[in-house]
Amino acid sequence: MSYIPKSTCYRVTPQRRIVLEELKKVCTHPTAQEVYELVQKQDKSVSLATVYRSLDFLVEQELVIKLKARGKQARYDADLTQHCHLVCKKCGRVSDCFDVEKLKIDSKEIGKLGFCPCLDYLEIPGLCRECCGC
Amino acid sequence: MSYIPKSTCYRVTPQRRIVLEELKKVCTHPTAQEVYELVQKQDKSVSLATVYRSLDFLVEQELVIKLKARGKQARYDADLTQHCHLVCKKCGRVSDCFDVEKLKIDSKEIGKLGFCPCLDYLEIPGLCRECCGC
DNA sequence: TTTACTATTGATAATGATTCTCAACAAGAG
DNA sequence: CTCTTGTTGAGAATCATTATCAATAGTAAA
Ligand SMILES: [Mn+2]
Ligand SMILES: [Mn+2]
Ligand SMILES: [Zn+2]
Ligand SMILES: [Zn+2]
Repeated sequence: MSYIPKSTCYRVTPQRRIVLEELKKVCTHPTAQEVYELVQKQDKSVSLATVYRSLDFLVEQELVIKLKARGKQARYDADLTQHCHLVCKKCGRVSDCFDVEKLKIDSKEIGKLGFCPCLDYLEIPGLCRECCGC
Repeated sequence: MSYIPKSTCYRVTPQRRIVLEELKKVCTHPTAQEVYELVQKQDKSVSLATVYRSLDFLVEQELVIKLKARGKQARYDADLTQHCHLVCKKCGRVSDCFDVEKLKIDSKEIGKLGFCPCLDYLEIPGLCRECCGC
C-alpha cells in the first residue's frame, strides 16, 4: 500500500564522477569555478550549479576537503592523505605540506584548553617563495 | 602655484576611534555586523559602510587583525599580543590561545619548503568544549 | 513492462557579505 | 576665506554561493 522509501544509494552520477576525477588530477586546490572549467572540458552540459552541488556532496561524503584559505572563493582538494596547507597571503596560492612532523602542534596541550583540534584541516598563512623576498 | 599635497595624517576620526574602542572592549572576535551593533550603542549615526571602512583602515594600520575563520563573515580582533585562534568548525566560535609554546610549529622546517609562515595569524580548526563530546 | 516515487539536474533567481559610487561635509594649508 | 583632499552616509553594485523549480533519470514494486 504505502510506498516504503528504499535505501537510496545510487548516488554516483556521471556529473559527480567527473567532478571527483578532475579534482583528483590536479594538485592546485582549484576553486569551484576552476573545477567547473576543468569539468567543461569533459562534458559541456554540466552546469556550474551542479559543480557546486557535487563538491558539497563530495565534501559531505568525505571524499573531498574544502579549504577556506584566503580570498573569497573556497578551494577544494581530493587528496585525502594527511597533510596541511600553506596559504600565501599575497597571491593566494595553496601548497601542500605532507611532512606533518614539521608541525609539532601539541594536540594534548591544546586539548587542555577544552578544544579538540583537527590538524589535518590546518591552513598556515604566510608568503610563498615567489612572493617572499627572503 | 601648484598645490603641494600635505603629509595628511589627520586620520583618527571619531568613527574610527569608536570602532577601535568598541573592538578593544570585547574578546569575542566579532563580525563587522556585530561591531556595527556595538558602535550603534555609542553613536547611532555611524553607518555600516563606515564600520567596514574603519575596520579595513585599522587592519591596514596594523591596529586590528582580520580573521577569516569558518563561515562567511570575517571576524576582527584588536588584541595584538601574540596569540593564535582556535576556531570551532561547528558553532564558529573563536577562542584565544596565548600560550604559543603549545604550538611548536617549526618555522625553519617549513621555511625549507620555501614558505615563510606567519604563525601569529594561525587559526586552528577543531571543536570547542561545548560542541565536542570528549 | 508499467507505474510510482524520489534524486538529480540545468537554468535561473535570490541571497548576503562586502565593496563601490557619489554628493555632502570636514579639516588642514595657505 | 579658498583650495584641496580625506571621510562620511546612503544606497547601488558585485560576486560567490545557495535556493527554486520544472524536467529528467534512476529504482523498485507490481
Ligand atoms: Mn592539499
Ligand atoms: Mn584573539
Ligand atoms: Zn605567493
Ligand atoms: Zn563550538
